[in-house]
Amino acid sequence: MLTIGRLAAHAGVTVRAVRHYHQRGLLAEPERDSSGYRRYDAAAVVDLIRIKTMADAGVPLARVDELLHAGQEEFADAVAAIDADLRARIRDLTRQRRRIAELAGGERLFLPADVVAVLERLRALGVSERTVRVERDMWIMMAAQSPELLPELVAVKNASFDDAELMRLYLACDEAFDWDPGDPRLVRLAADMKAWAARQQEHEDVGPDTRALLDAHLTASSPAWERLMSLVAAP
Amino acid sequence: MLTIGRLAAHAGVTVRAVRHYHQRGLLAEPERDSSGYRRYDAAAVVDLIRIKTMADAGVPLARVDELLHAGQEEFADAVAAIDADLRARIRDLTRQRRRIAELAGGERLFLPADVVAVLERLRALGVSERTVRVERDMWIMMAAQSPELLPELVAVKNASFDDAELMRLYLACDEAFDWDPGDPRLVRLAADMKAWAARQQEHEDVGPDTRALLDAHLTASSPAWERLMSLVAAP
DNA sequence: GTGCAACCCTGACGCGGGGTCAAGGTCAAG
DNA sequence: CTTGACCTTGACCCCGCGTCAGGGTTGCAC
Repeated sequence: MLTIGRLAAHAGVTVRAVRHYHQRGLLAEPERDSSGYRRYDAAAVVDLIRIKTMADAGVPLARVDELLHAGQEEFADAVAAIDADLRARIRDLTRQRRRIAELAGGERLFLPADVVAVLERLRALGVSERTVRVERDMWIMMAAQSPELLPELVAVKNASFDDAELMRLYLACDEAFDWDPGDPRLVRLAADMKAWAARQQEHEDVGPDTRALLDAHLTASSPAWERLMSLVAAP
Repeated sequence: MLTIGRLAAHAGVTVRAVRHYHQRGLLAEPERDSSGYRRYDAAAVVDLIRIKTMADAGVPLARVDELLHAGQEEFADAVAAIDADLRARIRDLTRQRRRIAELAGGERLFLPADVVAVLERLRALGVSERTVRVERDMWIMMAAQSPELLPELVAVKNASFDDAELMRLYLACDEAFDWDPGDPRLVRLAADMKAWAARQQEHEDVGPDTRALLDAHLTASSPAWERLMSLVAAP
């Protein structure tokens, strides 16, 4: 007769696991001796080994019992299902590995390389780090909301670097970041921006939802910018 | 200003997840409006997307915060550690897939093919299914306790099929299974077994622990066998 | 006899990443 | 005024055990 510890040792599992299997109904509760200890016979070792073998093979405990008493065909079906599940989990983990590799390569910016390049061009232009961060945040939002549009947006942005007037406006906005919202220079800047916008043909890339989000972010970044946005939006 | 639902939608996560991130301290709790609703700004969207990106890449939530504020080097180290963990988990799952494939191939016997073949030989010899099952259980125990000895044990067993006297004894034991323990034929059988054993050289293959377990199993299978064992063990 | 280590018992919490009620308060539209 | 879609907190659930906590038992040495 075996105690639970010796049973567990024979099967290569922990005592806690044996009790867990009892609780799940996988392994029958044996007789108790006078002091309440469980007493096992050799057949229990075999039962336990079979359970352990299943568990080690990735069979969910909930299905172990069913499988132990299944016929050939059900058994094969169940095994196929479990294997499919294991494959799916491996696939998920593999995807995660790809993602984390991208993260590591993305220089902690959580952005694809071409967007990082855009931000570099802005820095090279003389834009302040503060504004670059706001721009980065907007790219993060755009990437999350319309990843399929991202390449196009990057292309448009890169093309915009050749628009000297736009670049002048961009740098002016950068400087305007911490002006007083009542500063009269904002009115002129807004007028210049409206004039520039009037010469552009419309290309509504991101959805209105995303647009609102981006605007909200700009607005919240600086009181001067908030004023600027309202001036530009006014008729 | 965004409600929690709209924030979650913008980042592509569930409302429950956002609240969970608050609870874990990953995402700062925002202001509440007059009725207690959380009110988010666009910056929260960026924060949330960064968290989600990490989580999707398999970063444990407990390390997300640390990583968001880590420097280049720590970041790289942490990413390497996480990737190693992902690889380990993939390896474990792959091992499970191999194991379950073996299970499926093993005809639900949880035993390697050569042992299955031994059992087949016994059946062919005319041994009852009942006894084959006892034998199978003993192989399961031996396989679990000393897997490294298994090939040798199988070889010895296969060789034993050529020992005509042993086979006669084996079949006699099979028949004796449900004799009355007081049956006088058991005494003769035990004597024959002792005589056979005396002619054999010792080869103590499995450990004494396993030996005791196997004996216990035989003893528990049939009262007649229990008697037989005690007769053989007696001086 | 007594001390001590090594067992055994039940019960309960913890992990990770949230899902899923429950029981109510709030808001916008018709 | 109602309806349905939101929001709030709180609590339990999943899986496969690990790990206490707070006891009782056994066996061996002194």
